Amino acid sequence: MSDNPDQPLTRIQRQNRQIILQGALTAFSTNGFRGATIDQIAEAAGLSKPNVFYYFGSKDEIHRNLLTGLLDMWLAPLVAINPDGQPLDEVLTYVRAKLDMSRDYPRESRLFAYEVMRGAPHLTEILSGRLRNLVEDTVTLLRRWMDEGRLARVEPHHLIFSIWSMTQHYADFEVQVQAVLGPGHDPYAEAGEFLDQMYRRMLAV
Amino acid sequence: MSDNPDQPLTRIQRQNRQIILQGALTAFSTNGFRGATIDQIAEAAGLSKPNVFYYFGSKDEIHRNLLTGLLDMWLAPLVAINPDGQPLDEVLTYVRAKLDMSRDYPRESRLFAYEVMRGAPHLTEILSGRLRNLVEDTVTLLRRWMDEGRLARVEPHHLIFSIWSMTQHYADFEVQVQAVLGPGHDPYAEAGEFLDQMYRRMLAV
DNA sequence: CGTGAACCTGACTAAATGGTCAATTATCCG
DNA sequence: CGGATAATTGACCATTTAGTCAGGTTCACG
Repeated sequence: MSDNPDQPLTRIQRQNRQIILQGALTAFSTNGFRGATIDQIAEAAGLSKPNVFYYFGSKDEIHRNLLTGLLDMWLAPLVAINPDGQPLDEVLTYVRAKLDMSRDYPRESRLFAYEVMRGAPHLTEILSGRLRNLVEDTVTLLRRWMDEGRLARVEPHHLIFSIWSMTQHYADFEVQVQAVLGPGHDPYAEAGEFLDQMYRRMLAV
Repeated sequence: MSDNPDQPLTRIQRQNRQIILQGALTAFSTNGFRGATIDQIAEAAGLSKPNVFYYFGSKDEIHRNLLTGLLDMWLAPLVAINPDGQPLDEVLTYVRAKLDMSRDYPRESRLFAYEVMRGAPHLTEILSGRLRNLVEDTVTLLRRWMDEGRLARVEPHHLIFSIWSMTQHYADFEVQVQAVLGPGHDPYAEAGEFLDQMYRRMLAV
């Protein structure tokens, strides 16, 4: 079945593939690729193990499917930066959107984190292809804004890295954040305020 | 041997334990705890597998040993903040030191990252104990400096998180940084400049 | 309703992996 | 030197785990 070229999927196929991917997302994002087992995935999906293999040919295929399938969603906020908007607003909106994604989709954040940390074997072409181009476009835009004096000057690549690292930190290192903050804190609310303040000071002209 | 109470270690014991821990650091930091195998560790250490077990009772024990053994080194820069120094200088020095650690000890950075991401089963007590206290002390100091008007006001916990996330990003997500920057960049040199600029603007009074 | 395709599963395999142990070799020290 | 202790290892075990397969069940649709 999984070696079907591109016949349209049946209702059950669409359904079960989705269910499996959801279970796999939970498993992979909790334990990493090697740490997650097909049994876990099957369990989380409520299907038998052979049935999982009926829909996906291998553990690897599930993983690749997840990564590429979620990439668009993950990069959407970057694409959404409006070249005709107010520079500072656009950056702050991007930061906000990225932080919201960490809050609302921590599993996805961790999935990507695990993959990049282990050397991104399933993402290398994308990292140095599509992602790199996307970043390059944004860098060009940011540099233009800086040239026009509408944004304080910093190295744009590293500005982007800073946004990625700080927002995803709250999802990927949640345990640490919780442990250090202790109870009675709303990490994402506080982080939102902090990041807003921080990027305003850094980028205001 | 590994169940010896606290007899002094022989020369060979000291040596081989060290060699094993180095091999394990490489293995764990590359593939995570579940992804690393004893065979890999033995191979990297140049010892036979049973011999590895002669020095450490289990894979878990090696891992725990590594984590706790490296913790002091990892937290040293935070401890080194001088309450009597110039506030901004102290923070910038801390940032610099943390960035240098990511550059010089990327394996250690990844080891901790993997551990925290999988829920820190071997670090929970430390995270909410010693680490938390250390952070709390630093937070108090930072707040005092802010009260005295010697540092711009931001939420100190999140200031610390920002330093952790941004510096460790360059070690943990090295593949992504390299892929996005492309050749002809010195990530750590650029990051040093960027972070200096960033924290100056954020914290200058 | 009937039939062929789609869907599902119990029982299995092969390989990987954490860990053990009896037996051998190296080292230390009186 | 010689015996005791430390260090080492080949061969092994039990479990886990990715993946298979023959055969059974359910579904879509004419």
